[in-house]
Amino acid sequence: MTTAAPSPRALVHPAREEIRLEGVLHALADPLRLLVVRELAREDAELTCSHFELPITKSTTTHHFRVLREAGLIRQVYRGTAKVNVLRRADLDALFPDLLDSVLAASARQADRLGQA
Amino acid sequence: MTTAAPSPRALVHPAREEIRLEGVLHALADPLRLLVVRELAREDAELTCSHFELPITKSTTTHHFRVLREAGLIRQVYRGTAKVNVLRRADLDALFPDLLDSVLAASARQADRLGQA
DNA sequence: CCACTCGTACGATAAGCATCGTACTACGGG
DNA sequence: CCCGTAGTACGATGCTTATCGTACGAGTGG
Repeated sequence: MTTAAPSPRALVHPAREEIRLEGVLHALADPLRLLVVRELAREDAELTCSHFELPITKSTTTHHFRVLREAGLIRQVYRGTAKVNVLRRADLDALFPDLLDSVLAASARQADRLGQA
Repeated sequence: MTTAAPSPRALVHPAREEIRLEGVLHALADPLRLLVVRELAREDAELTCSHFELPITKSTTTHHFRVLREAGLIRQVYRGTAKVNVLRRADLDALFPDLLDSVLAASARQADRLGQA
């Protein structure tokens, strides 16, 4: 399974049952990655990597998105030259109910408290 | 503040407002530390470090408990030669409502699913 | 006072990870 | 066909972290 189909450019994603809590927490423990997840959750849309204006180079951006994908937090597909990202909300909610929401709420709360984005 | 009082053996704890979400998530992302937190939450009691039978040496145990303390997850005080640990549930719940509970639930769920402790 | 237990401190080591730069591939448009 | 844009691959680097061993300090009980 996992979309073995047409494009030569396939991306490896863990199946729902393969997603591990430690991996998810580790992925979310990085400020930049948490920011990306927050944005994806807020927009609830497909966003390209380049949409995010992160204070890091392209290589590092690739790295962080890979961590998120391999942890099972996001799903990535190629669309032309771009790569679009979506939150795997259904999978995460099924595995760990309320976890994502409470992390997002905590993050928003803290950003608010510290007066930042 | 923060118990500056009698014992020469004082332990540094972050104040409630100093607790950072990234630090909390990072602390919880380690399997052993998550196990400790789970146990503390389950017993809801003061447990000594040596109560936990972790598959690591004493030095490493000290290290992990320090990470938990400095992240603001637990409070530690000396009681005789032993050191007792308690979850900082009130502080965490005040800062990040539902976060701890959903992580604990997620952990229990995953342990259940994988057929482990 | 001595021995024992609990935990710390410190140094070493090895692994992991965030970061970068440069060179490269894939796709789409003039 | 050539160029620009989006992202990857790979290697290097330096920081953080998990781990250990050994030596030590602080209490408790004989």
